[in-house]
Amino acid sequence: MSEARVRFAPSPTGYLHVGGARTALFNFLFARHEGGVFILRIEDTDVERSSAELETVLIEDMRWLGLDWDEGPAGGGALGPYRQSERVDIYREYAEKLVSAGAAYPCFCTDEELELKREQSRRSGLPPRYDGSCRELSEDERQTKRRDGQSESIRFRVTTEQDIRIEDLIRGEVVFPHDMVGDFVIMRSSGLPTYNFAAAVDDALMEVTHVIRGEEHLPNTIRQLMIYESLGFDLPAFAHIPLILGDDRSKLSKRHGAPNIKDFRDRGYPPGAIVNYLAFLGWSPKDEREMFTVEELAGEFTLESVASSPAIFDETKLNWFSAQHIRAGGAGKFFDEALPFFPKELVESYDRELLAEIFDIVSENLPCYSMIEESAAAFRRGVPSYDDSAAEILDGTGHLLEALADGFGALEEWAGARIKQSIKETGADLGLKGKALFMPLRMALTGSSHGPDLATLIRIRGRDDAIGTLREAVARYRGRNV
RNA sequence: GGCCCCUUAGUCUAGUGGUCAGGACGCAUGGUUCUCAGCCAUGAAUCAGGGGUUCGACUCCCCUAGGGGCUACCA
Repeated sequence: MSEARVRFAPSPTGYLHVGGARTALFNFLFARHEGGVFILRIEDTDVERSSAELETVLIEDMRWLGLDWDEGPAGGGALGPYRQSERVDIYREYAEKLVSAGAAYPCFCTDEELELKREQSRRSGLPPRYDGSCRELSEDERQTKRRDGQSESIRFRVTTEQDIRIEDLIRGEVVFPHDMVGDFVIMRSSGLPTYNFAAAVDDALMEVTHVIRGEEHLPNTIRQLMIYESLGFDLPAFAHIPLILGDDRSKLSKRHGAPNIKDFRDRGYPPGAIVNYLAFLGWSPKDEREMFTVEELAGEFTLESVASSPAIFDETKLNWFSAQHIRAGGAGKFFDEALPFFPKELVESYDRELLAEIFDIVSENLPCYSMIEESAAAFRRGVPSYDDSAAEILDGTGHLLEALADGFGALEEWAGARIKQSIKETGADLGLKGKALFMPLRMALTGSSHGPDLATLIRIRGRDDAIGTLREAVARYRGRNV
């Protein structure tokens, strides 16, 4: 029983965002590092906001990131089911156990009453705790209320009289005053458990040894501790990891359009890059390396080197990580997953080998595949459209472009070095070199003043396209003052 | 309002009493180049503030300030 068991327990109420993904990642890395078990548990007790579709996307996102779980829905494991909506009998059983032991009791207060009381205590500057109206109801009183059809929830009876200490692996000892919480609901009147109850029961039953979760759960831990204790469960270790904040320094939330994993997937980021970047939000290795595979991260990861202060999500840096990954892997590693992002025009006019070459060229600086269209624009065959600045450069260059085309036509071997040589020779004949020579050529071919190496570009576009495009460009400019 | 957490450049971080406070993104400059990118080199930029403790504080303690989280029959 020394095996580490951790879990990621999301609720399917929105797309998996970078904060949740990072929590999942840390759990995953910890499990892999320790040779333990990673559990995925779906917390779908909030029926209003949860949905099966979102759960499907969540699972896709997890798989896409490579965060495979050992136990979970659609994944096996002996301590399931792993979806809370399928465990309500279990929660009910334990809740009843607590009621018969006197550690919990039925409560008949309505939402309105509770809201009113909360408001009152807020106004008088007191912590809004439950006032205990239903705490000491006699069995007769309860039966009467039941007969009246009053809805009934179950409340945990808080009896703690000492301050509550949480030994947190990241923060050290955190102490909460004992009178901070009042009796809290564990089973809603709908028959479904609340988060704190379900989480504590499940973590215990699933034999979770380390609860690694976002810092926002730190204050909740005291309630869960009480549940553990009253049910006689062994305590897990807790590690509350710092939050990931948005630009505005507030907690990333689904509601405010937090950056989510599906979005990055759709935009064509390699999952390994996302994982690499996310790992560095709140964690750092012993040395100064930056580029890691998931396996390498798992090898290095420890909770001790997790920071305790929150981090701001920075897409610019993610882009850098991603561009690094793509450049390092090149077409050899990423071409297949990048192919669907190529514009149709390119896919139709080049064979696979040339497309891979194009990918290698644009992957020098490519944060995500959806930017291929823009980066590879110069490889579109045929005459591009020219704007005013192009016209300025092209004016009066007709004979140069003609000569260049002739030079390409005369080449025996269609190779980059030969093409470059040909351009220079043509230039020498006309007394042109450098920018005056290359820029009109680049403009005529691509309609842009910058782009990939010209000789390579021309080689890839092919002799027919190079010559044809140049001649057509000249023809188009013939009417002007050549 | 109450409770708790956090505080090194714009951002991510290293640092655990004595360091020129290190690295990375971004930014700027120069080099390479037809151009962009890349690469190389260089540079600007940081210990929130105030008290202690100490021979000596970024590092330990206290206070203040700022930020964040929680305070639900959401998670």
